[in-house]
Amino acid sequence: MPELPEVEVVRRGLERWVSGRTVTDTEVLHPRAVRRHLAGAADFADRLRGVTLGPAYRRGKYLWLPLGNGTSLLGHLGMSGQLLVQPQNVPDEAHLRIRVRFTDTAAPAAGEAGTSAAGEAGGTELRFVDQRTFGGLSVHDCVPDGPDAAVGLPLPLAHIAPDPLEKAFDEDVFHEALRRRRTTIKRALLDQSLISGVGNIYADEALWRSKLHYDRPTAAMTRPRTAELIAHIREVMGDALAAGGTSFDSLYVNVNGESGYFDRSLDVYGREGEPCRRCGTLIRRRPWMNRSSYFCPRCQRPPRVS
DNA sequence: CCCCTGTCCTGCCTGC
DNA sequence: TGCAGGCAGGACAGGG
Repeated sequence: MPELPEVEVVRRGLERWVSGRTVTDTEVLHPRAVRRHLAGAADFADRLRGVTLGPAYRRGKYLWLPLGNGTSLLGHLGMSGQLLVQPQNVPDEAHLRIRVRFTDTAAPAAGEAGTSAAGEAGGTELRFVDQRTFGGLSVHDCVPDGPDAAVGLPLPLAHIAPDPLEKAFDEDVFHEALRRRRTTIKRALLDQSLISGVGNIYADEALWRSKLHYDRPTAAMTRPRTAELIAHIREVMGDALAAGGTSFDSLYVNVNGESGYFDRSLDVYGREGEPCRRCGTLIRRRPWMNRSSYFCPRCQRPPRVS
């Protein structure tokens, strides 16, 4: 599943291969992939026809491209989504859900399939592929004013907090919001209105690095503890980005950033029964919110009242 | 208003 | 061999 660093790789790929191109037509092959576009698949295609896509932006795991008319194209990869830039003659993927064609995507001359592309990205189309259809694309009005308006932030993202890699992320604001909540630290890390872009895996990784148990009450967080936790989240994300951030570089590669490297750099997630890399104690797994939490029982002491 | 649970979806893996 | 069931996960609707 794409974590924030992989989504950032996708953003870079979109910016390089898709931004600046003008849409001719859009094909929705599975209605669920546009379910967040409430007006339906036909309207979705109508709103994209003829527009030129702006720069690619990201907040947390959301991606968007302004359309220059007060609306933006919004995307989320969900659990299994990919955005691919493919030559037209490549056969459809098994789980192709949406296809976007561009004005520079020349149809191959009859009987002459596979001719060379006119421009660098010419001859390619954008494909949204998603096995489990948790992700999707949609078009929305942008927020009307403020700094978010300048980047065409889609209205549905107005309540999403900045992610820790953004300049706009304010550690003091986050800490105060954390202290106001009556909940536990891992729940808070997964709450998109407090901090975005942290999924189950990176939450466990950052908590392990910070020696914090997932069930610690947020009310017990001190300013230095919060600072340390944020620093560790940035580290985990930064390491992954450094490792996988170059895989978008070649054309025709999927911009999804799947590199396989990401999994290997994990310290606790998925390591039940294996020794903690700090103290050697065996890592444990606990069922948690219909998911799992991995932790070191020695480095990450549970709170007194759980 | 705040917090928490259930739900969406499909392929892979395990165990009977 | 085949099938049932568990698991994975982000985001959000709706319940308490």
